[in-house]
Amino acid sequence: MLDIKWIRTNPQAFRAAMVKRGLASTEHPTNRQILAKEGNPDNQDDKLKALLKHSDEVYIEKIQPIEALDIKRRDLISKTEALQAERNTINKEIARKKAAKEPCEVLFAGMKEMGAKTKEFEKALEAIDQELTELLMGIPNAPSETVPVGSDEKANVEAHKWGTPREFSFKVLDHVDLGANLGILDFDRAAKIAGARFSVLTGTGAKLERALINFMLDTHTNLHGYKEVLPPVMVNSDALKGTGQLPKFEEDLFKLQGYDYYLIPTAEVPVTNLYAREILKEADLPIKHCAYTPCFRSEAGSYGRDTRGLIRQHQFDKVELVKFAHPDNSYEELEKLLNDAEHILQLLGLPYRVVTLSSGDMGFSSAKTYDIEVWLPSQNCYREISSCSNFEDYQARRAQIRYKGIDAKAKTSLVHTLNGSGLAIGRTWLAVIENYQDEGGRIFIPEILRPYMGGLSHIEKC
RNA sequence: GGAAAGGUGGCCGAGUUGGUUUAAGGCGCACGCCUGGAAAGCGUGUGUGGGGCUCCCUCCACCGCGGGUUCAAAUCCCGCCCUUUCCGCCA
Repeated sequence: MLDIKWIRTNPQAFRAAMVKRGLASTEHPTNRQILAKEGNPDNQDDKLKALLKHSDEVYIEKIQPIEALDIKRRDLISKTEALQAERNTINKEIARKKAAKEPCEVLFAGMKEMGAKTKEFEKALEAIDQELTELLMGIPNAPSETVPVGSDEKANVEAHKWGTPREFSFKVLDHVDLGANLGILDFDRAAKIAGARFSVLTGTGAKLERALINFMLDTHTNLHGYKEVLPPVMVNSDALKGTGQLPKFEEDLFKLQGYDYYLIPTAEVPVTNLYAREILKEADLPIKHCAYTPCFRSEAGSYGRDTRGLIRQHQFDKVELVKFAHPDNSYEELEKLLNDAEHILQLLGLPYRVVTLSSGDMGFSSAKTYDIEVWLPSQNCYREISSCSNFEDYQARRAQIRYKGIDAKAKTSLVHTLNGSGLAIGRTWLAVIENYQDEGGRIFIPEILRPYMGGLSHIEKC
């Protein structure tokens, strides 16, 4: 959630941010006129940039009601508080007279009405507050200065690359075929017991999954200084509101029937909310956590996409990195977090690239996001394996995660929250399988994983 | 699932015959004095959110959450949530 005070005092910056996010419709008459002035660009990104040039005049549907409600709200607060102050004064007078055993019944007159009126105002205020919060919850985070402006993933910018995709002298198989041939990955039986978008790992396949989890956790705790947590994989709706999955994205989640419990879509939710409604010590920042959990996603709206294999599952394992940082250095912490996630792929020897997401491709709550994409020989392209974001104070405001210096006069401020996959286990599993296959369909196990695999050097048919 | 006890500021803790307590006191912490330095001691300050104003200041709300009674609720009544303990069930 964005700060209403910031919106009030920085209307230009707010409008520009919303334009970058694609909230200014290119179809609205006002915006059409602006586009006409700029020579009617036909490319989506150019349209967006044209509107951005005129962000002060651009029509943005969601902004006006927020500004109006803010004014209404503050007006009502003044009225309510004036009334309460008056009531308090008379109340003190009654108490004083009563103590002095003077008659005070005259003062009772009108008090009941004032009480009723106050209550009425309070109810109205509550309604406005709720409406305003709802509107603000529907507003995405403002993109950071360094985020490329664009309307979708085509505007993403490659930041850097690591490693060289291996040249294969034979026809590569994808992980589905490799896994089936080796007897370590079974989609048919998974469909029988659960359905589509589930998988069963067996034998060394299951062991590889476990090895990857332990290897990643050990690396992050021992080398990168993260503290491990093992949180619940079910959370309540408050937690999901805190990190921004609710109220807007309920259809992406699995909800337990008859309970206010949801299966977590990522460990980001329980781990970020660990410190909800807490005030942390400034000196303790940054707080760094890593967590292994299974993750559950309904994948509503992705029918037909990535139906083959492990890429997009209803349930998958992930090791997540979460940071609570001081606002002054949260972007340095984002770079470090990205490095920590990249380090895993380097240790595994898997080629990858890092992409800075454009303003139109970023997640709702994020201010800046890097995606790490690992090389998949079977698809002959890079595919997302990690997403590392700085949410600035957007989640912290929702979840009320704050910090304070030790000095008595120190002010309480919101922390910046960050997180990133470090990494998605299932996608790492398939990247290992595909990148390290040989002509006979065996899988070479990277040196770093062997201690976790009982010294095994290859996965062979079992 | 059943029973009991409890929930007050960073922590402890007073306040339950409703009314200058519209949150005492202590600890901790910060700053200052004292000291060769430190401890002790003394002094000052120290909850959160919001409105006005932004130099100061001032007002309002908040005693687990929500509702009710009343001129007036931390205090009385009702409902709910959470914690702890015991019983039952259970990996």
